[in-house]
Amino acid sequence: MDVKQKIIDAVKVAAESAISEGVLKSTGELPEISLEVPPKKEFGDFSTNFAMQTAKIFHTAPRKIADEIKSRISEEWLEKIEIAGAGFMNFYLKADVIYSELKNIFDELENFGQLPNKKNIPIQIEYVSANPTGLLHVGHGRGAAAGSAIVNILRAAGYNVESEYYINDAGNQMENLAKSVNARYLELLGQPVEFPENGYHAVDIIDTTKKIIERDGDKYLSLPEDERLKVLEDLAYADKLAELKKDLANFQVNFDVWFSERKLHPDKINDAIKVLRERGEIYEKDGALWLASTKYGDDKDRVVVRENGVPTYLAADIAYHKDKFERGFSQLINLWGADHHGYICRVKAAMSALGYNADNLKILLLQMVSLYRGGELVKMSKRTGESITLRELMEEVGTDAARYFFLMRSIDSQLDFDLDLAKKQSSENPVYYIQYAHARICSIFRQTAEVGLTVPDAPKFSMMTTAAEIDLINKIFEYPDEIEKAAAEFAPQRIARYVYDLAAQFHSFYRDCRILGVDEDLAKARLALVKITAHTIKHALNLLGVSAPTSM
RNA sequence: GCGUCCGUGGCUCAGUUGGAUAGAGCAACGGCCUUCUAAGCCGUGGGUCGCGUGUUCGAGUCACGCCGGACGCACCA
Repeated sequence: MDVKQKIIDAVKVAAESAISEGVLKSTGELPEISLEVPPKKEFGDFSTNFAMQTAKIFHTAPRKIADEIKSRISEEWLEKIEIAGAGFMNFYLKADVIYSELKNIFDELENFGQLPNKKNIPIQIEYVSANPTGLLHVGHGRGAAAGSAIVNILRAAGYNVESEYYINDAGNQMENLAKSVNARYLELLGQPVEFPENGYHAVDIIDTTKKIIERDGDKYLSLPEDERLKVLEDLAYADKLAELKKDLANFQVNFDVWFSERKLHPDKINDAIKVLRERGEIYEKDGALWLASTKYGDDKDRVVVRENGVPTYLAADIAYHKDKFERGFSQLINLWGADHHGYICRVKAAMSALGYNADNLKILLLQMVSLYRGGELVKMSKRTGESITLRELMEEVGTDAARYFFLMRSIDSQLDFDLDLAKKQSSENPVYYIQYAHARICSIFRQTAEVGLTVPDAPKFSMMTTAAEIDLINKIFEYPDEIEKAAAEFAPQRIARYVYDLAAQFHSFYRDCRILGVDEDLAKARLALVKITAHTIKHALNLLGVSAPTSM
């Protein structure tokens, strides 16, 4: 809010003048003034702990400092300043400030929730990046929900963000995919077959194979084994990738760039290794090439090219991240499953070895998901005997509930996902609770339209004085700040909680403040507030990738 | 053994880069529909913030050490 900055400035000016008058003697640099919304209404609209933080610098008791600052602030939009507790300064705004702030939001409602562009800093975020050898499971689902929400939040906060999916389509797993499909192909066509040792057994491989047979029949039977493997690899890969994209799109997840690992082979990998070698970061031992990653804090050095000349996964990853930096991003973010945390150190070490600032590569870890049904841990799908897929989850609980449940917890916390709760269409289910608030508002607009009541250009906001109205208004004011913090902390759960609280505030308002049947000006002011509320709920839900239904 | 994350009412979790009397939801109990969706609202009870030491005017939050849980520790990806 504008007011927030005005208060900060006023405190700063007051402190400086107290210093120049010699009343306060500074023995160090003043800290940044932080202004927060106090935990209780009685503590005013905003408060700062500035006096407590500067007690040491001024060699003065906090309450005395607060007193001196307070006596030097006289803004006509301030109702009063109170000094409380150990030295908190609580600011109380005059009522009309709230209404003019609300008017500002109302006048540019379409932009409310979109913060001004931050200069520079192009950010790239890579997430999901599951191998194209099977279906996405619930763990990928959490990553997909978190990654896409973080992208949305960063954009709302004004950052320039590009999202990317890294397709691991160049390693052993592709060979295994080909061998697995080949085995199923022969099997389905009645040929004797031995299933490959490291093959993929999941039923989706059979589905993929059946699709190939439906379209092309047995025409690949006559090919020599190695040629058939090659053909089937391409066909299976295309199918798996298409399925992946389909599931993600259904889950409200879209990527700007799909980056194939094959693009790194062999030139970009060779180039990266060449650079490392020139920088003296690579040595040869036992016929393999090693990266001296211990120099940068890794536990041990890592092989980048095997004895047989084939680069390791790490080599590709080094080339990949080098490529990202070369594309001009100044901040890279990777969202990985927590089971990959042991990998962080070596990748960062490699970036340092290449001469990049490893701090510009931020790796977020996502903790594991456990599904519960009827209070029991669900490990495997009843239908397939394999781990539960994202597709099955979407079918069972719906996209909105699945996304919200994935996002309502911090990414650092292991998630217990209650399937029964996610399916419930009642107040116990937070998703429905929030969506219901939006649907209720839409219903109000349908009702008011019937009697010809519409939102005016200049609502008389100052007519709204009850606690329920003021609380709702103040909750709306918090939204931009909440986006800023969620972006800074990569914390979608902040938005999930905020929109829940906003819905709760609206439900209370709905109970206390009728629109039909009250004074017309008041009704119109309330209708305008309700419009702002609907916009904010919908905007926040959009950030989470959850829909805002107009009726339920 | 080493590393990462977690430990907050019966259950699932928030807790604003250290701040005021630790908050929600579920579960339990008691109220509220002749008026815009009761998928809602209002109220009551329930806590040694895993344990200990330290830093600080102030610690759920920071540091160190334990205890407990999850996940990792490849010339796999």
